[in-house]
Amino acid sequence: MLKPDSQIVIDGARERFLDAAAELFAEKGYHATSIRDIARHLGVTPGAVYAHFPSKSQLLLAVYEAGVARMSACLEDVGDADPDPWNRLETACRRHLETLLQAGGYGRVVIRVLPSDVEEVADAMTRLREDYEKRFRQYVDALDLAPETDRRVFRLTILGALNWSLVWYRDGATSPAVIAHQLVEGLRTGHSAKQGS
Amino acid sequence: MLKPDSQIVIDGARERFLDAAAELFAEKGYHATSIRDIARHLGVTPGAVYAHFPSKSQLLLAVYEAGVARMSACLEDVGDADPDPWNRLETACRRHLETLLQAGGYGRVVIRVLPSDVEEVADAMTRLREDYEKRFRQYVDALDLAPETDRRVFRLTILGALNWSLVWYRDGATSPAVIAHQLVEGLRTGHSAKQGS
Amino acid sequence: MLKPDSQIVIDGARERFLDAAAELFAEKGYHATSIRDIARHLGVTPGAVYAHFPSKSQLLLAVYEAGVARMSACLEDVGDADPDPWNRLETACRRHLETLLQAGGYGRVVIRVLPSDVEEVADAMTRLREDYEKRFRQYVDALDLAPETDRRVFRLTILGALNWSLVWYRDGATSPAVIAHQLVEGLRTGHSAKQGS
Amino acid sequence: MLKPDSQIVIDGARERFLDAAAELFAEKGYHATSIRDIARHLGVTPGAVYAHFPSKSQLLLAVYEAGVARMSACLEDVGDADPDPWNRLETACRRHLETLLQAGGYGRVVIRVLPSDVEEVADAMTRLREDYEKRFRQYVDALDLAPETDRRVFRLTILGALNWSLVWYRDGATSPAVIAHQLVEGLRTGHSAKQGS
DNA sequence: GATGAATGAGACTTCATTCAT
DNA sequence: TATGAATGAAGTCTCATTCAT
Repeated sequence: MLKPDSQIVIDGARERFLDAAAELFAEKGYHATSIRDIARHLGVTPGAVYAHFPSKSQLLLAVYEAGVARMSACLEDVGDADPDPWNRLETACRRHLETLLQAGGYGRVVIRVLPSDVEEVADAMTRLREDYEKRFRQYVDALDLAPETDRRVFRLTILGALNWSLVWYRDGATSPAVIAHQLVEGLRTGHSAKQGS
Repeated sequence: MLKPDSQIVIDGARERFLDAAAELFAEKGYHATSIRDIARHLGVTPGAVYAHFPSKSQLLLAVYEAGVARMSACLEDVGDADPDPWNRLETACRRHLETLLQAGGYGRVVIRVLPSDVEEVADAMTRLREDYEKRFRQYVDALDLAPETDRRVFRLTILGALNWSLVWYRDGATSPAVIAHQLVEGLRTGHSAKQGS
Repeated sequence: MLKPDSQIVIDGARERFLDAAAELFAEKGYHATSIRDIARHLGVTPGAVYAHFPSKSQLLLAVYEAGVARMSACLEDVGDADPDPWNRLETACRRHLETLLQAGGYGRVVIRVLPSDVEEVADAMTRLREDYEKRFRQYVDALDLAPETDRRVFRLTILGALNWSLVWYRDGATSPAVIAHQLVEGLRTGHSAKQGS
Repeated sequence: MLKPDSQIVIDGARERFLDAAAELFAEKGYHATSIRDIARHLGVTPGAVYAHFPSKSQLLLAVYEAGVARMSACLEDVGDADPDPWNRLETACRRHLETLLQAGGYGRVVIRVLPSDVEEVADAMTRLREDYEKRFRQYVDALDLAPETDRRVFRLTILGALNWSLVWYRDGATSPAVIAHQLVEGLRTGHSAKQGS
């Protein structure tokens, strides 16, 4: 009872390292970010990192885990909101985008850093990634799609369309909500100009 | 008649370096690929690279240029084939995918390596990227879209859907033609199961 | 009382690097001295140098600063000793020579390494050099010279005569005191054999 | 009899390499000048140098020899001009300065590059240097100096005063003639303001 | 926890030099 | 004579990591 929320607060210092690493890995990628960069960002010595993480790759993995956790959490109560599966997909897409592009870098790391970038933890990363995709998948599976649609390709193209925003998205222009709406609405009914209009 | 194709082969050595660099940059990314890796791949010394390229970043730029050239070339005669703009877009998407995923890595480098990865040549890379996107854009602009569709977002989500294949595409499963067809056809008429079917 | 001279020793490691660099830069020049040479001299790895200095040129600059400081310090109380300005110049010249040729290399570096040798820190080096020359200059300015004497040329030829000793001076033959005396006495009254002798 | 002046003209190409090397060695020093620099200066390939010189150090030696030859030649007919030995010394000093500072770098190389800079040809360089100093020495030996003057130190301080001009001399300010005159006249009769003036 | 100093490996790059052409 | 391509050694510097303090 003394430290009831120790699992949440845990360790302020560790969090600070995670935050800094998330930001830099997201910004520059794994290989272009050095332990020194991260330490400098916090005004500490590179050695300080090793008081909390045994290696650079494990630090990445920790960031990655936190990132996937946030992505997963953002899909938590999507299902309850609306009975229409297309609407639920749209909400999922919007949340995915919002979390992905959110300040802090946790989301971006999950998309930007590929498992193959870091052999030592590649398997763990792949597993985490798949966990998330499975969660996302249910929103696609719930759709009543035309029978000729390959659901796997459908899902991957949606995720691609969303994730690629990492490359071009800049704050202020088009909001995640608008993007998600146009994407999903388009996929549902098509974009071609309606006849007679 | 002695050297009938000397104009094509020209400078075989430089090409070999480009090919090796393209493959490795595509596979592992810019920062995770060392000059040593590239040299070893060709059975030469790291110094040999510098007989052809003044620096690693310039080598990347050369690969990038060749990559963009290939991507651009693949769109060359798309317009002539079909009067229907949606069909032309589908062809463009298929060609984009095919070239992107083609063996050799030139296409993959263009998508995988971001301008911000390599400050020294970031501007040149961005310009090349934009050149290509401009070329792709005409196929979107030619469409008769519903008025509420944001053409920029529309274009970027398509490119994202295509480019993201880099992450998940594996030979043998679904062909670029199928992917392109499903994507474009879906965007045209929607994926939702037709009423009454 | 525990660490009475901690203010003097401060950072013994840095000093050791400076000493080694001073000796080698003085002996072989800047470009012919490698970081490896310096490290080997101390029995450490080249990388260890970079724990104390951010680059070879900054290491040189630090040595140069220490060298100029020593040269400047050696002129500190020249003025008090003797009211005769020629005598003061002689003392200054002797001290200049002594410090220049002193074991350790700090003085020699200041003369041997030219600002133009190291573009990155050339300006700082030039400024330091001029600081010292200004200090030396007062001993020339105090002289009652024949009006036709160009004081600038006078000063520079003296410094040249002194500095060039770097090239030919070997311990044991002629002492700095003797050299300084002959130089200054000659410049005062001339070397030609006195008539009637 | 076929090539009567082959020893003079010899080989236009060789000369061009010497000229370029002289200029660059004089400007940047031996170690900071690469074979590439020299080749680039002439618009040729590094390999081309090796058609004329077996190594960088031999190229330096050739430049050095040419430099010493010019320095020696400039003293050739000094003795004939004037019966007064102080005047002859002044002429020698002026010629020394003029040749040293002359465009082209041959003179400057002789002073700037030290034998110890290039072990492989250090002995040859030292011998050449001594040859020249011997030649210069006669103008000092011919003087009627005060008996207490150490002639060696006297000579070396003069040479130092002259050679150091390499560091500070800039065209247009004070001419070699003026410098030589002030230096030698000062050494003869002294610089102190004459009594009664 | 964190630092300061160091390591050993490896990064990119340049160098003098060679040699077939 | 000169080139183009390459080598092997060495250059400066950065990296992840360790460890006594």
